[in-house]
Amino acid sequence: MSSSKRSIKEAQIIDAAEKVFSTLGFNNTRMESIANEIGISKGTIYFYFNSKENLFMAVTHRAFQTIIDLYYQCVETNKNVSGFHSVMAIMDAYLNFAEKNYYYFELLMNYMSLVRANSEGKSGLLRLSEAMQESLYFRKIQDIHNLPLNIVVTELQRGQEDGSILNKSNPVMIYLTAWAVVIGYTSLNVNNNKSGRRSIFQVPVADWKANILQLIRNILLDSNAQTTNNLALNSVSDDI
Amino acid sequence: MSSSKRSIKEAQIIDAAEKVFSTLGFNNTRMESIANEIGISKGTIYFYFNSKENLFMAVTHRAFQTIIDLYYQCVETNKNVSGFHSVMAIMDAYLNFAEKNYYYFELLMNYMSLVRANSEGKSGLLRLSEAMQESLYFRKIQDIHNLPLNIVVTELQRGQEDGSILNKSNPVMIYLTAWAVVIGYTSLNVNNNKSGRRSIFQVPVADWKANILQLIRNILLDSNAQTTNNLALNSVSDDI
Amino acid sequence: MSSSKRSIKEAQIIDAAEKVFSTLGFNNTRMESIANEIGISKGTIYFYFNSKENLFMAVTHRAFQTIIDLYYQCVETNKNVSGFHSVMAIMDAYLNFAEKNYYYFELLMNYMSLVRANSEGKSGLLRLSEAMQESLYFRKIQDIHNLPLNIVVTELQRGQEDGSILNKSNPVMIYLTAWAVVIGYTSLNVNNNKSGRRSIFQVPVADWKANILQLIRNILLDSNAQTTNNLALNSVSDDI
Amino acid sequence: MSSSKRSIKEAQIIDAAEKVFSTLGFNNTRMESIANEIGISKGTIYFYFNSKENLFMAVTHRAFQTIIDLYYQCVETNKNVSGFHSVMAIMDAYLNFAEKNYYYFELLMNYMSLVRANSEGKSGLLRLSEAMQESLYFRKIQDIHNLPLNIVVTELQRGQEDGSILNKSNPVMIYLTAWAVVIGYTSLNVNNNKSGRRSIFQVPVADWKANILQLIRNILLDSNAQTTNNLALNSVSDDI
DNA sequence: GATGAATGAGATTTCATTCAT
DNA sequence: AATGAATGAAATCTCATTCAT
Repeated sequence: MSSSKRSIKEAQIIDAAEKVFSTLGFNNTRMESIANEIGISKGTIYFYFNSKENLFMAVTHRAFQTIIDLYYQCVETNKNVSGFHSVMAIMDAYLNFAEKNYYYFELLMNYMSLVRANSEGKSGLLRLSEAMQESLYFRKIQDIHNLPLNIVVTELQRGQEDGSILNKSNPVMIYLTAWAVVIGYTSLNVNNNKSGRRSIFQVPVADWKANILQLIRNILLDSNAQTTNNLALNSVSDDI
Repeated sequence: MSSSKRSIKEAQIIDAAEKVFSTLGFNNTRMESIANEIGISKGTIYFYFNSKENLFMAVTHRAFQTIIDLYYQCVETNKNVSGFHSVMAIMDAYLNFAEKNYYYFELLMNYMSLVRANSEGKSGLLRLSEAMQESLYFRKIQDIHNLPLNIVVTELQRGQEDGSILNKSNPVMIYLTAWAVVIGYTSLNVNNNKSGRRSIFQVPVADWKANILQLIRNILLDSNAQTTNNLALNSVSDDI
Repeated sequence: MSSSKRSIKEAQIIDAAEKVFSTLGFNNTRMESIANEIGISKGTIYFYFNSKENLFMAVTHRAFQTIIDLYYQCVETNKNVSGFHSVMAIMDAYLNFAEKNYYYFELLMNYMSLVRANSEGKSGLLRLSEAMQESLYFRKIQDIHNLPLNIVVTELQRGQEDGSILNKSNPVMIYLTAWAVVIGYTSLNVNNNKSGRRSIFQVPVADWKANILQLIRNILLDSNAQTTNNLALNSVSDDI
Repeated sequence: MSSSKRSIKEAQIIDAAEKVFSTLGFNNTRMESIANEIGISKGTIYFYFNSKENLFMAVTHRAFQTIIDLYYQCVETNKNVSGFHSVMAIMDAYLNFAEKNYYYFELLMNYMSLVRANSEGKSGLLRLSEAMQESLYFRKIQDIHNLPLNIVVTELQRGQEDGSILNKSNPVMIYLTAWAVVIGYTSLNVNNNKSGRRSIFQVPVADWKANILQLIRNILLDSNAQTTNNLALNSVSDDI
């Protein structure tokens, strides 16, 4: 089997895993369900991925990759317009994306909680077990998990420099605040579009989303924002 | 055993369950760990609670109760000042509370995801099984799960009426937006204070939190906000 | 269940385990077979013993205990006669015992190979895995594994002192040599009596055994044996 | 592929199998480890050998061959000196060989236990399954497994006839007794030289070995030994 | 009311073996 | 001849739940 054939098979398995994990959650998913999903045997999954946790990380890795690609596309598309437009495009893209791929959002949040919980008592969905740390995909994610932050922060700086972003705070601070809004909106919106609902608490989702985007716009354009923190950006990447 | 004695025992068990669930998560928690925590037997837990899921719902119920009490206290304390102050007090109280009791936040989010996921494919931590729906505590939560929303919306309306809240949008919309900010901040802050960190991505948490509160203030005071939606509030409670 | 009831159950399980392990060997034995043997469930075995390896060690522990008891009995019975008679009684007793309980012999040999192999590359039937080292019974064996040696060496010294044992070599050396004979005989005799055979290579087993005992007698009475090694006996016990 | 090419490949595989089996034991060895050892695929091993058990038997066969060759060499070298010298040379050679190739000893012992256990309950490392009995190498071993006995017995008879061996017992009996000593010593010495230790229970191995050889010498020279058994030697070969 | 021994349905994972290429 | 992807039958171990005492 050629390398590309192998990749195709791996992708198929990740497809199936994503489908079942997203429906049942990590713990309630049986490896056999994933295998049945594409008509292969459990053994085959273990041939390509060594453990359930590694497979889960493979799915998470794909989620990261997808988001990162989305961000890069926005940056590329908006490289000739202002940083403000670029950042807004990213935020908008993310919002739209998360609506249709809510599970990716959950994977990202879960991964970050996993990594942060690392230091002291294990918590959350997964424990950072030995098996976990032996996971190839876990290591692959570690190499890219700061890219989303870095991409947005870069565009925020560009916007501050080209004058399109009036908020002069530390761009990391701006990112964190804007991202909080995005994440909060997405969390609350969970399963809302999934279930095909057009409203939450009878508020039309479209209106609410417009509100959220306006809020982010306000954050970027808030010329009164304080500029308390002046950390060196180049040290950010090591500190998730 | 008198009713009060029973309540005390139940409370002890919920204490222990909360402690273990919050450390290990639902799936990784064994009933025996909870029993050991207070030196009783597994059988005793089953005497008071009928299933692991019901016990989990009991813990969730307590979380709801605690949050609701917190909200009522804020309302009571601020009944003589403006609605704006009351809402800000609630938001601030919640932020402080969630920092120290992050698990309660998770329980709330999990419950809401559970309930929303009801319609189609089961998802999340728990499956809404038959056993689940027979859970006494699950039904008890259903009776109160809309109170947090209702309390805040009431205060928002009061603020709009007394002129302290300039945003004239549908108060549910304001709530959703402000709550998105709160939830997003809290989610990102997970395990951050738990691990005793003072900064996230090298941004001081105190600064960031001040930013977040300022953002909520801006939302309430935004006189340009649109007033698209005019739903009847009395129909809210059935539609989480 | 009282402590004694627990002991009885444990003993039943060890009985069953001994039976199956001795027939199929460690690797070919399934926990379910042991459970079926006494009509209980697999879970029950795990309730009393935490792992297959621990159960195996429990069986081994019993083997050690049985042998040690046998030795003590010989010592007690022969405390008023010469050391020579005591040692011969032990050897004879062991030979008879091993004929009927060959599996105990295998367990002892296996354990010792396990412990010795510890230092470098893992080898043999069992690996000294983490699970192994967490085994309660493994630790219990470690406390007694030198007793057989110590008992015999003590009697050998008594024999040298009372003049009944003419071989003046280091008693550990005498023990090793005599024990080699015993072990060799027992190994070759494996499954011989088990299959009810009365001869090996058409040599009557009784004659051969008489020969072996005569050989051991010769070792003890060999006044020409060199006395090369004069190690301190009190340091023996730490070095299996 | 020519026959000789085939032999070379087979030998390579047996080399690798011997290496891994001797380190990990039969059950803990994976076919893939053996394949990796020489950079071939699992399928190739199955092309040359039909099953794991057959491969194991091939390794065992080589062990028998090696020992037998060693014995023949001793006989050839000592054909012009007394039978006593020839037998002592064989014993010494075996002792030295087993020290460096302990695993061969284990294979031999395992095989004999396998064959003897045949009649009743299966025991030991391998089960004498149908697959096993179909093993080409298993049959090949059966053709030669009595040679070691026969060679030594022949030399013993020569020694009795030339007067160099004073023990007039049935040579099979002498062989069994001497072999018991050799096997016992070798068993106890397991992993001792492997781990490069120079002493066991603080007794220098060299001294102990000298003792053992002296013991064997005594057996051969014991003119008091009884001559109970007079079996016909030609019937030996069918009765392992 | 409380206990904890017992259950048994699964869940993950392993690996000898096969077979299409 | 050789490969290595695929299989599937185990095997160990877990744990929510039950129930006799």
